[in-house]
Amino acid sequence: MDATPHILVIDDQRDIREPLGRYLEKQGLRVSLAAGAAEARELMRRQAIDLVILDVMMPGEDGLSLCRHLRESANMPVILLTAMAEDADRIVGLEVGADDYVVKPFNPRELLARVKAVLRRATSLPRSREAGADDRLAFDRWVFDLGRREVVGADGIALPLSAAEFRLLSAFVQRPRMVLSRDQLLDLTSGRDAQPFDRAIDNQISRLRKKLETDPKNPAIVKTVWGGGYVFAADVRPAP
Amino acid sequence: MDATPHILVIDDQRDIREPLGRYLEKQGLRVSLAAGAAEARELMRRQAIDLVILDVMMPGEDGLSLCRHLRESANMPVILLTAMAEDADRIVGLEVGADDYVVKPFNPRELLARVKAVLRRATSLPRSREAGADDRLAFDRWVFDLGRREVVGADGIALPLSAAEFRLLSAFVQRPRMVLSRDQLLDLTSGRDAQPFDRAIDNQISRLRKKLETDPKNPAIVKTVWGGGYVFAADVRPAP
DNA sequence: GCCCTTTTGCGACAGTCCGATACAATTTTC
DNA sequence: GAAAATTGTATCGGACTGTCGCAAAAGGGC
Repeated sequence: MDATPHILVIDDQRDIREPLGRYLEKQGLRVSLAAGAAEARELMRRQAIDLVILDVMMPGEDGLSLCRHLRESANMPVILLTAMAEDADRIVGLEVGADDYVVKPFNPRELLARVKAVLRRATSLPRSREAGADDRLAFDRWVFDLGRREVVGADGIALPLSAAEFRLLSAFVQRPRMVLSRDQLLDLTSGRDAQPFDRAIDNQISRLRKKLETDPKNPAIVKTVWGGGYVFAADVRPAP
Repeated sequence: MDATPHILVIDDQRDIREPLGRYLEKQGLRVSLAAGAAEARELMRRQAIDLVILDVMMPGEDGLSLCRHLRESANMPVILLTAMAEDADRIVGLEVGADDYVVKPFNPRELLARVKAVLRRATSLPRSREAGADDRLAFDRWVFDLGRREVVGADGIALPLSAAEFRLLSAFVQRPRMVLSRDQLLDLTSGRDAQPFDRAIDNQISRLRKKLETDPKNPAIVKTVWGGGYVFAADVRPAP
């Protein structure tokens, strides 16, 4: 972390948001507060945020969809606040890929510890800090647009990706030339653990290849490592 | 993670350390054991360790300071074993930089799940720039692309390599003109020890020759050293 | 050179892993 | 709430890899 980490607390309840903000500031963090998703987006457009603490139960735009957007478009670290532990497991694991969660009512010291833990893990990851997240990466004959969730071909025609395909391609594009096991890919895309004979990833790979590869029978972009997993074998370079 | 992950268990209590080691080995992991911090440091000097399981409550050098040292100096993944579930312990554990913790008495299956989760995340962090992974090396009439996992012939046509062939060729190309025994090759390619009459390498060599050599009966690239093993006999030079 | 032992080459085979299709379950959209 | 799209599961055929076995080659003693 170059300076003091900047935390954004998003909670519609003032009596949670503000004391929590004061506590985190007292612990040496920079803090911004937002009462809703819209306000949060506006804030993030103007400021570099390192981590978001987000109450999932908010009126208006669902906290979950905001979380998903943050994770997918900007790879922003997120800690969820939730009322029930069972929900939290499901949410963190299956749906949105938050980095951690804390159940309300929470112990501030524990929340702080989790913030630090997540920041430590997150700082080794490259991250597009701008809320616009209009990063574009080029590989093979494609341009991958993280903000618009699509790949654009050489002819300029956009190829729409489904949510799972987007998450899979995101995971790959950020880790070119690394062999990723099925377990890792499942964790990166769905946050869940593999079942004994889980072939879900194989299928997603197959579908992604059908869309991206010139010759899906002889893949040149996503290659299979027999007994090991898959590799993104193409060069990845930033696109204007 | 070249092959099976190597776990180091550090606990002064033999009746925890040894059963746990056996359990993890039975689950397919390589395991080393240490009774204290000094022994652990010595072990790590000689072996490549992928993850440490550490009991925080040990006499002598404090487990926590060892943990901090591991995290800071080597960025080693660490799972703590702790006696008490109190918040304080968790916080200290997380602040000290452990990746996870398990409260004693623990369920071995849960510990295994956490080991796998931590390894998964540790090995799926995007690399900054791993040496060699992007290199292209030329030998004979071939160009070997480590990143794309293929060899390209003089005609520019890529020759697909299977996973085992790729690992074998990688081992050779990084050690040209060195005689490598079957044991060494097996360790380099599969990370396993040879069985009494293990001929797996012979076969892979044969298959690799069929793909690379002009005249597989008179190999010019991978030569046999009778009674010794094999040598990569071609010049290796960087390719643009 | 000849014979014997040791070592290596390689075709054949079986177990495991993977690709693709079909289909069922789930989620999203209208 | 039904239709459509997306996503997970089952299954079959093909590819990869280790083991086996036998023939060929290399080395050593004579």
